[in-house]
Amino acid sequence: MPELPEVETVVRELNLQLPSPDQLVEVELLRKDLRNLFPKKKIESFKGEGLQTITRRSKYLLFSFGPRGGLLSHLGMTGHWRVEKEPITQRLHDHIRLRFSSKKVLIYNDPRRFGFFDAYENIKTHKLLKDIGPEPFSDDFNADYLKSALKTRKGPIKTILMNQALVAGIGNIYASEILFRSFIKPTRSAGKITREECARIVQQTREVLAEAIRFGGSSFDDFKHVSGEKGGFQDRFQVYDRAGEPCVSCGKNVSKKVQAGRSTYWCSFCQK
DNA sequence: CTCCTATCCTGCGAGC
DNA sequence: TGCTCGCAGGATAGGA
Repeated sequence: MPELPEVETVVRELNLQLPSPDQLVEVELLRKDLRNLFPKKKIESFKGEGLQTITRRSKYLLFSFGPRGGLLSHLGMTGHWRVEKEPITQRLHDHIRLRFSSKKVLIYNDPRRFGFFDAYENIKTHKLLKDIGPEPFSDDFNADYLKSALKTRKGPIKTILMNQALVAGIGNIYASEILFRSFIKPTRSAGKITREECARIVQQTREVLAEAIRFGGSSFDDFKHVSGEKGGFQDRFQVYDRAGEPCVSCGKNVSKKVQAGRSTYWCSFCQK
């Protein structure tokens, strides 16, 4: 469930809670059957180096340990980082602990274990990052870019908006919200979206994501802040998870259908 | 190349 | 009350 606004919320909180730089002293892996093998040896090689800063690319968290790189973390559906101070408590589904010289411990908890990790050296060339499209808030994401990227695509616009190679960070929830605010039907063929409509998608993508960040992300399923607090944007969904409820704009019922295995919500009257 | 489906996993709520 | 079942959706492998 964590999409760009939720990951961004986590990144900002982690940076507030961890001193920088903080020297890594121990890497503890509590279970090995995560979605992929946690790069324990590689991360241990950063011992003695300080955690500099935590940034985000798409839905990935990047823990930088300096010029040699760092740890890349994807939260999957239910991944959650928290910060504790020694002595720490163990909770069900705690999988990884990173101990620092400040006595702070960064703990990764993930009930469904959809999250995954890798060590990175260069974020521009890493295999998980190199093919990701522009960040929604960057100048590279604009109407001309979107129009040309969609030109040859025949699939439905909603599914294609979730393709990370097109634009970074949009998942199932925000795809529905963006298209509602853009007045575009999610089933429209991507190649038939006009340039003017592309401009609306770009604009609404930025507005929805920025608003969601301002509200601390959405806790629709089980997203939690580093502090354990919930986000606030789920109360501001205009269509997502609102099937059968009145459209905030026209009052008619919000529709729902499954596209590429994911639930899509939209207003069949407001969206053309 | 493009698009779709199945897969991984646990927790929760609906239905009986 | 207690059980089963289906669904929630990140990315990706593999097939049409």
